[in-house]
Amino acid sequence: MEPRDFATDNCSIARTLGVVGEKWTFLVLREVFRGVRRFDDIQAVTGAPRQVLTDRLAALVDHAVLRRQPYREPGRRERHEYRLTDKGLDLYPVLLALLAWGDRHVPAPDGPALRVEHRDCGAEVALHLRCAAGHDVAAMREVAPRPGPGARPRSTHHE
Amino acid sequence: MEPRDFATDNCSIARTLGVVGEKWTFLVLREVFRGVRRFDDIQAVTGAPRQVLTDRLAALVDHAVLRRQPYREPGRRERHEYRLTDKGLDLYPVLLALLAWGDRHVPAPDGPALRVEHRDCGAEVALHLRCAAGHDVAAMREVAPRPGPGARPRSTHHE
DNA sequence: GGCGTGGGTCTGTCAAGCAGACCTAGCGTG
DNA sequence: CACGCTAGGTCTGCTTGACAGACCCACGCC
Repeated sequence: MEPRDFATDNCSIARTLGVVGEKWTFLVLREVFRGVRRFDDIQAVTGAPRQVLTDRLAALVDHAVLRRQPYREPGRRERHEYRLTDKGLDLYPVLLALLAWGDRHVPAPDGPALRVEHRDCGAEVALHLRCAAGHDVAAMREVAPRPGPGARPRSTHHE
Repeated sequence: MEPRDFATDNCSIARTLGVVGEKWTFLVLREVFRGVRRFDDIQAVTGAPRQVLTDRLAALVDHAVLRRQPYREPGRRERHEYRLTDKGLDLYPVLLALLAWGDRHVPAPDGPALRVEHRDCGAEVALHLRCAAGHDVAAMREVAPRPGPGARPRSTHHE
């Protein structure tokens, strides 16, 4: 079996995990989405070891999920902060999905620490499945996985 | 700062990652969702080291995401396979979110390997944001995070 | 010139990942 | 009965990564 660079195997999930699959990455992203953008703040709030944080941030910048944005507060030296790119912003559904699952299946004793609201009406926002024809998809039963154009056969099967 | 067991901190995302945040976990789940349920098959198809797979499966069973189901094919010894519990099935949106992001932002050269279709109409299924009042939420701009009942103050802020 | 600050790097330890060999219960075969 | 095959693991030893804690250093301020 070839080296199987788990990040580039023929599967979008695996490739995604190659970008955001490391242990602290999601926690870092969670903070950046919250507006925490500076190294020391992220470090303090996630508790990630500095070295690891350095690595993760560098990797995320490398993958264009974050970009380093120089800024300077008046009377201060130039600094930089980490901001989401469009590619990074598109990870929001992943975070929301993780959040929703956690709220539901590993709830905190005193209730969720975070509500995600619709800005206009204040109602809670959640993820839903819908097909391109506009039908709501209520249960997993209603969806079917099909091989796409890039599908390659896989040897192991049992059915 | 206390030990900060990253899995139990006051954040549903962190707690979720405590369950499914390990490197191979999502790949294992991907296979189980595809219907690959037996140790050796999962091992062959993900390429995960056996030891790691043993650990991950045990952890997932421990967290009630999977359950070990005994079965026996006629003339064969009793075996068991790994099946999703309801808790595990609820992870589907997470997988879909990862898949969608990968398809979009780290595409395979020859197109996605997997299409997820609505069983009835064949149209592609995707995740959408919607608020409890029924409004579609098109952009992240339209959502606002608010502290929930379990929110605890955090020291670090910059705004 | 000394100090505080942000954003790191260096070092040593210890846990985890990994490949590859080995093990074992039970069944069908001869 | 002895034999070998198979699923689902264990065991071993090496390499990699996580981690804590100390150190660093450029800059702007006083």
